[in-house]
Amino acid sequence: MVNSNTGVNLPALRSHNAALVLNLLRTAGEDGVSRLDLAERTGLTPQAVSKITGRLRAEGLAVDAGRRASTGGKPRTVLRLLPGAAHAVGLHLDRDELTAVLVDLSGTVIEANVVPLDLGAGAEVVMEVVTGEVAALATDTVLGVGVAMPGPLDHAAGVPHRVTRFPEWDGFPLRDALAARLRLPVVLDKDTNAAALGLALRGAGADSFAYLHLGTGLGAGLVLGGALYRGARTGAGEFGHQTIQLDGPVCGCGGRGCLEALCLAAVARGDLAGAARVLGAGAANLVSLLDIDRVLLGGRIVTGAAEPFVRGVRAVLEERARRGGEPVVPVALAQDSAHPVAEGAAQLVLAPVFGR
Amino acid sequence: MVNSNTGVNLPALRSHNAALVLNLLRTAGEDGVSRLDLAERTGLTPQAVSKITGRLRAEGLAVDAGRRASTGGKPRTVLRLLPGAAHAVGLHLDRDELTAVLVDLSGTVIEANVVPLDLGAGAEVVMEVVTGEVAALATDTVLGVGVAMPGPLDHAAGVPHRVTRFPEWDGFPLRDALAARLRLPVVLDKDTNAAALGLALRGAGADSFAYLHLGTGLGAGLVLGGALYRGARTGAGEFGHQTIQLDGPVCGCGGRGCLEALCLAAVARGDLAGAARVLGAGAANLVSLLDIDRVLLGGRIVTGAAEPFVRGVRAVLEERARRGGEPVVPVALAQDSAHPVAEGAAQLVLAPVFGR
DNA sequence: TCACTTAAGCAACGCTGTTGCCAAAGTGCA
DNA sequence: TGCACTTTGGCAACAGCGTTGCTTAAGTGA
Repeated sequence: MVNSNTGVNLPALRSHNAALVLNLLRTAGEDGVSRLDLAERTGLTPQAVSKITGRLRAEGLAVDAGRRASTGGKPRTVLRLLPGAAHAVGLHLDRDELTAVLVDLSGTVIEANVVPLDLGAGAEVVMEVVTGEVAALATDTVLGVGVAMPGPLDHAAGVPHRVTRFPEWDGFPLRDALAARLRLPVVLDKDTNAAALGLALRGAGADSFAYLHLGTGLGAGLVLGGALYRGARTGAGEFGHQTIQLDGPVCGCGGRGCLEALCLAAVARGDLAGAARVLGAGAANLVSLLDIDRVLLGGRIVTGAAEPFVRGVRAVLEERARRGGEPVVPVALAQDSAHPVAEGAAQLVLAPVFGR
Repeated sequence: MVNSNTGVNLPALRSHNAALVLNLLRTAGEDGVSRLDLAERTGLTPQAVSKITGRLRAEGLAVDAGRRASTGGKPRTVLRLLPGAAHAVGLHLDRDELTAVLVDLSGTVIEANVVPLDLGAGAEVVMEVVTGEVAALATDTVLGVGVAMPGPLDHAAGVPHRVTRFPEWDGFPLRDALAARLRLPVVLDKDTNAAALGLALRGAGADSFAYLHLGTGLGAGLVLGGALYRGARTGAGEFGHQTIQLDGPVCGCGGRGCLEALCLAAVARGDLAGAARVLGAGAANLVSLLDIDRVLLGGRIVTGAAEPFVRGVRAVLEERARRGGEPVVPVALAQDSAHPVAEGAAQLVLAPVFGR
């Protein structure tokens, strides 16, 4: 109940606690959690947990799943999330293809389809393709559709801004148009944010981390304090055009010495170690400024040559930690799922169910 | 009720809503707010607000304060915070002096004292001076003592780390030692964080902003989404050693091309415009990454030559906004109070009362 | 004067998590 | 095998939250 600007009444309290319990069930996965564990981890009384889990079982969201070994008394009954109780559709609108996935409550992919798509073909064509793909996936347990696309965009309003190379999307009310067409709730967000959310919910092993994505461009998704950080106008995570070399080479954005320009230039001339060093410097800036737990790397260029990138970025962060006498912030490759962005997009819909 | 990892019960709900109402009363200041305004802004029903304000009046935290003009019916009764109902002590432990202030609930300074202090004189001597100063200020309505000092430090544990030039503080359990001695709750935080919190509560005109402090060093306090952002290990805001010039001049920290080194070097050679340009580049990086609403500047060097700094930083941010076709993020001098850090330190104690 | 409007509290209510208690289901020793 | 003990977890009663329904207070305007 931290940092809310609105009053809270009993229904809100109830759903908050229910979401909390659901999230713990989700985290536990197949293993399940006992009621007393839930009580301890929520701070609620065992009796309150019994009531809450009773409701969740009645709604078909949770089930009993065996029992733990006894510790001298009645053994604990274990509860488990029923993943099939609800689903979400995740869409990744990329520049040249559309990925659509259906996931269940646990985040498991039930079905995935990839079709060609020209993001520049105009809203009407794109909406048509999207509608078809969603129709092919949607069941009556689908809670909504999450849509991820290249930024910048306005998450709160559900409106893309000037997508690089496809400026015609600027201002098109994509979320509302899709919601009306699909008759389902729709959530729109940046591809990097979706990927970061997916990582956070799959258990990135950190409460705060930065996901750095080096593909056609360089972007970041920030998870701070367990929640995706979007910023005041939901434009946070613009990482590629951080100045890291005052008066450096001119970048496509018009600035000079941008991280993205330097990084891609190094990649272009085959200097992966140099690219990693530049990326590492940017990562070190992030770590210092935001005091995050972890740095995760992803994107086409990184996955194509994971080892030099992970090692190069790690070296810069270790050097930084050594200087400051601070613990080293670990760097790792973002554990890949088959369609990280589309799955993260689906999590845009599921996250609120778990209070995230 | 966003982003809490603990369960919520009725007492917690009650204090949350009460804090929310208190915060609105605080924001309104002398003018006061009507019950119906409170209801609208909290989302609670008018009857709930009546009950809550009734309790606050019974506790002596709020009082009736006249009425608004009628709009065709019974005029609204206006409520006002009773600032003298509680107080807090704020301490600024600087390298060469100690500032101690007593503030009331509204943040108004009741009394302020500045005495010489050698931060390197050892914990025992410092504690002795602090105890004396707090005793001189404390009344029986004091809720606690907020302590601000140069970082880095661990806010959660209340333990300083390696304070530049005074490494002997590393690991000393300052918060607990002071709390035991003063028999009052104590909160410890970085000076830049305290200053930023003070600005946030005095109404910085923004929900998210960065306070950049250029004094003997360069630091930042981040307020994101209305709350002070401290990061995973409460070390966030390390702004001075952001790399902004790859392979640039060596900095005292051992790194190269740090913002602080470049900025201070420019100041040292009298090139304020150059310093402002460097600071602006760092600010632009912050704005892009975190999508904040506002940049506030402070610190001895900036206040000594406000105009060139504000203009220089603003120029860089305007240029950036122009390139991206985005709204310009305003830059301003942090509106100075007499003792910004000490007053902010006091707010470390008061902020929880208002749910911040 | 009187109809109307707006504000705000009293009383009853539904629902929350909590407390007190008890039954269920184990362990372990005699 | 029996019994004391431990641990789990639900039933029932309860205090207390915001909400709903309604009444009273306090204005405006014809």
